[in-house]
Amino acid sequence: MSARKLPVNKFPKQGRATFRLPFTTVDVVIFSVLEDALCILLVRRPSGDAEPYPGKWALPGGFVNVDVDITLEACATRKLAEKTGVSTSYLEQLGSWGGADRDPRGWSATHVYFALIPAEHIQLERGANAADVSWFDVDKFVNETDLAFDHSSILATAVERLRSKVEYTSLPAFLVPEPFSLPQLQRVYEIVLGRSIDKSGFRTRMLAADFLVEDVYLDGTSNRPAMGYRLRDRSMPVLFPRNLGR
Amino acid sequence: MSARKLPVNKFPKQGRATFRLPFTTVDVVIFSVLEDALCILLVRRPSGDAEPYPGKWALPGGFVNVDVDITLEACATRKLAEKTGVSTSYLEQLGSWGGADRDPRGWSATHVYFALIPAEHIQLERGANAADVSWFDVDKFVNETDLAFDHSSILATAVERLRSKVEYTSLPAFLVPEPFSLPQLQRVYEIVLGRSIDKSGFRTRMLAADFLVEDVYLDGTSNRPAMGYRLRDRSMPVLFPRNLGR
DNA sequence: TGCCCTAGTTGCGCTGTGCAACTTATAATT
DNA sequence: AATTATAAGTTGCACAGCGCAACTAGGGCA
Repeated sequence: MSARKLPVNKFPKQGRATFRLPFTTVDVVIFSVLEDALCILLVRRPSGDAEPYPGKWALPGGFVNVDVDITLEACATRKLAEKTGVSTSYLEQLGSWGGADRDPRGWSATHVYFALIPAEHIQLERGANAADVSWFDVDKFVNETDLAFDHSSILATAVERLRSKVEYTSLPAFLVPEPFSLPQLQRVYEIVLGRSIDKSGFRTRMLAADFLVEDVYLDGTSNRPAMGYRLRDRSMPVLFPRNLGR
Repeated sequence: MSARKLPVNKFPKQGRATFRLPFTTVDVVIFSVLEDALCILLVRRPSGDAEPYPGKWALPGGFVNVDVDITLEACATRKLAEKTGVSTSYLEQLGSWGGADRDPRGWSATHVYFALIPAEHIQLERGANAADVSWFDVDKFVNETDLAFDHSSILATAVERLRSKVEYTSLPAFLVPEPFSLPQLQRVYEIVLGRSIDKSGFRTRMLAADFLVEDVYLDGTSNRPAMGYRLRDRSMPVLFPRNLGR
């Protein structure tokens, strides 16, 4: 949202029938796995006197456009596509943050979604200011980067939620391009969780959950060819009856 | 929110620096267990020509008041207290619903929380129109009652979320007044889930999770006195490593 | 005192997991 | 062509938690 189009939350007095409205925004926490690391996409805030947090890194997002966005989720999908070119991905609502102080321009509430996309599908925004969109390693760079608004806190919540759900869901399957082998999937689990997992237990667990369908053998990626799998249903993750152990 | 104070989402044209803002509301799904049934609190929409869904039952909630509410959660707490007199309870964000069509007055987004309160703490709103606030048995009446706005859908999501989390958390402990016995707690689990649970497994599970502290023996509630427990930490539920079994 | 009811315990089999050793299939090397 | 290295995938075993069912413990009530 550039400086040319600043919203105003003051109303004309109109009888006794008016009051001020908060700003409504949508932000997206976009996760992917790049080079064996869990990463998120950040964008740089525009510079300018009227801009809040100019030059700071922030979650991609912005004001809901009531003339374009039919729903909040459609708005999130639009913002995801604008930054990554990815149109289909796993998208889940993370929650909402709202209050008087989180945006210097006034009372605002943001609806936050988080997306999981396979690295291979990404076509980062090109052109004018491509340098202002970048991937950040969650473990290496995120803690030492303070983001605009309350986005540091939102991001922390998102990472916490992702890690917690990975313990008992098939979510990491949305981070790896199909078809994938079980060892590849296991590696993603390990990267997200930051710890190693037992191989045989992992295999039985995944196959018992019955959310994978066999595809083609994957040659050339390692020594012995591995069975390639696809998701039976890309619209929803599977819930396991137990957490991962150890 | 009565008809005397209707918000307007039209802005004065002011250079090229304005656009319309969505309405921002907060709704609360208030759960309790009354007479061995999982219930939620609903309020009746006011009647009047300018009112949407006049006379229909709806979730308690309304517009965020930027002059009063510091945060969304504070707003939810306020609305909970206004309807029930309960000031402390378990309160969790459920999610947000927003779009062009969910409110006939215009583009709106609601931030929904859900609260768990013990029946004994409740002092329903008295006075003027107490008949317009009422408890509904989730299983008996809710499916056949169609609520205002998209509240039926929101409520369904809330029930689903509660039931799903009860499988692996100590959430039902927030629905029963302290001190409580393990059989009492188990009964609440069974009421929420709608199925019976094995006694011995339940006990080991609860005690192993180490979130209960022994209080006083509860005499007179049944034949044999039962150990009474309190929560070690009322601020957070405990997560179990496994779901409840069949 | 004897019966009933509810609280709480005990024993046993099953299942899924952690751990570690093993087999199988290919690529790279000699 | 045989050998070695490496990753995929399997097997066996001990252990922990749960479902199931029978049991003991403690108090009310006739």
